[in-house]
Parts: sequence; structure tokens; C-alpha cells
Amino acid sequence: MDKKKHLESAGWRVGSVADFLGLSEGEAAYIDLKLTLSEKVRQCRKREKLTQTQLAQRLKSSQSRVAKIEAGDPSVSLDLLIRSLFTLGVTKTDLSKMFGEKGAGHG
Amino acid sequence: MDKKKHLESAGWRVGSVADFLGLSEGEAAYIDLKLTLSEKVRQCRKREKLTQTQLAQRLKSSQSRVAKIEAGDPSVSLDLLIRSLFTLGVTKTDLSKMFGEKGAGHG
DNA sequence: TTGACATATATCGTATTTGACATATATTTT
DNA sequence: AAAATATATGTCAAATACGATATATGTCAA
Repeated sequence: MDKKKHLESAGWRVGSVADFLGLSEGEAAYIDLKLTLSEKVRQCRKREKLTQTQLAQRLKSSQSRVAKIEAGDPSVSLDLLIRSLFTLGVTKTDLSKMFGEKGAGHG
Repeated sequence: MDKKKHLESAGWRVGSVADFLGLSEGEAAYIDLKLTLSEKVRQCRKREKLTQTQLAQRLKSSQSRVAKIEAGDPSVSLDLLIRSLFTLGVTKTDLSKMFGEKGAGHG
């Protein structure tokens, strides 16, 4: 987790953040994954040169929900995140690579 | 291909092929992914030698829902599937491998 | 500045997903 | 065999995720 490193370098004692918030390892990983994928949706949408409205049409959703997808809003499910990526042409193999890397890959 | 059989027995409304009912390519990939992950949940749970009831406790869910997770029931979200895997100790890297190894380039 | 377009945020009625429960059916143990 | 344990299936009210809509803010060109 390089998010952890980042927090640590900012002075947080991060080994215990999840505990402090009452989050299990699994819950933390789940939240972390959702944030990672929300960034990927924005990346892929821009790569395809689509507006949020255009992506929303393909998803049969709305611009406001796409905005929430990309903002990492907690009301957005993993289902919608992954369907968004599939709709943007991402394959399972591509997704696989996304899981391995993290964020913008600076590190 | 017995995947379709499996899908049908699990209650998915899968027509003869993924096409002529409005099942887009993205939607088909999404359903396929869910089925793959449901199998992984059972594998991982058994590897950990847990009962459905024990896993349900860790998930703060119920035995019947865990049964549905593993049966590939359509009422089970990707969120719950992936939270289950994380709860079973699967890492993002492990998940990455799951995505890669199956159905990536189906005919 | 204005106007046109893109994105963010809030609310709301609806649809889906949820845990809980009951109960049926394996499966294992004694 | 029966008892104990594990898993499957169906139902349902409540929680939550949804698309739609309105509106605010941002961006960029005329």
C-alpha cells in the first residue's frame, strides 16, 4: 500500500489507522480498490475522449452518477465501477493489470 | 461449454446467446466475472477450512447469503463477492491473478 | 463580460441488494 | 439408523444504490 507510505511520510502512524476507524483489513482493501478503480474510470474516459454525459449514455446512467463514480463517492458500487470500465473497453486482462499496479504508478 | 448451463441453473436470464437479448459485451463480461469470483469464494473458504456460517460471521452477513454468493445467485453484488474474497485474506495481487487466469479471451 | 459546454453536488422517488429467518436437503458423526 | 452439522432455497422488510433532475461551479472561447 503506497497510500500508507504517503500517510506515514505525512506524519501519521498508519499501522493503526484502519483499527482506529474500526475497519478490518478486508474493508480497507475494499475501499482502497474502489478508489483505485474510480481513478481508472476517469483515465479511461479521457483516453477515449468522452464527456461524463457521453459515458453516462453508454452506461444508461446519468452525468451526475458518472461524476460520483469518478469522485470515489461511497454510494457507488464496485459493480458500477467495473461495468464502467468494461463499457470503456477495458478487458479482464486489462483489469488484471490495474489490480497489480497502484494509482498513477509513481513510486 | 457448460458455463451457460451453470448460468442458467443459477437463475441468470441468459438467452441462447449473449446477443439478441440486449446483453452487451460489457454486460456479458460482467456476469462472467461474477461467476468466476463466486467459484473463488468457495475455493478460498474451503482452503481456510471455514463453514459458510463462520464466513458469514466475519462478513457480518448470514449463512444463507454466503450460500447464494457461492451459488452465483444474481442477487449477489460484485461488492459482496469481492469483500468476501478480501475477508478470506485474498490480496489485490491475488485478485489480479484471478482476473487473468480465466475466460480472458473466450471465443 | 457573456454564452456554451463540462463537471460537481444535492435531493428524491424507485429499484436492487441486503441480513434475517424459516425450512428443506445434504453430509458427516455416533 | 438417528443426531448433529453443513449447505441450499425461498421470502421479506429494511438498507442502500440507482437514474433523474435541479442547480452550482468551473472552464474556455468569443
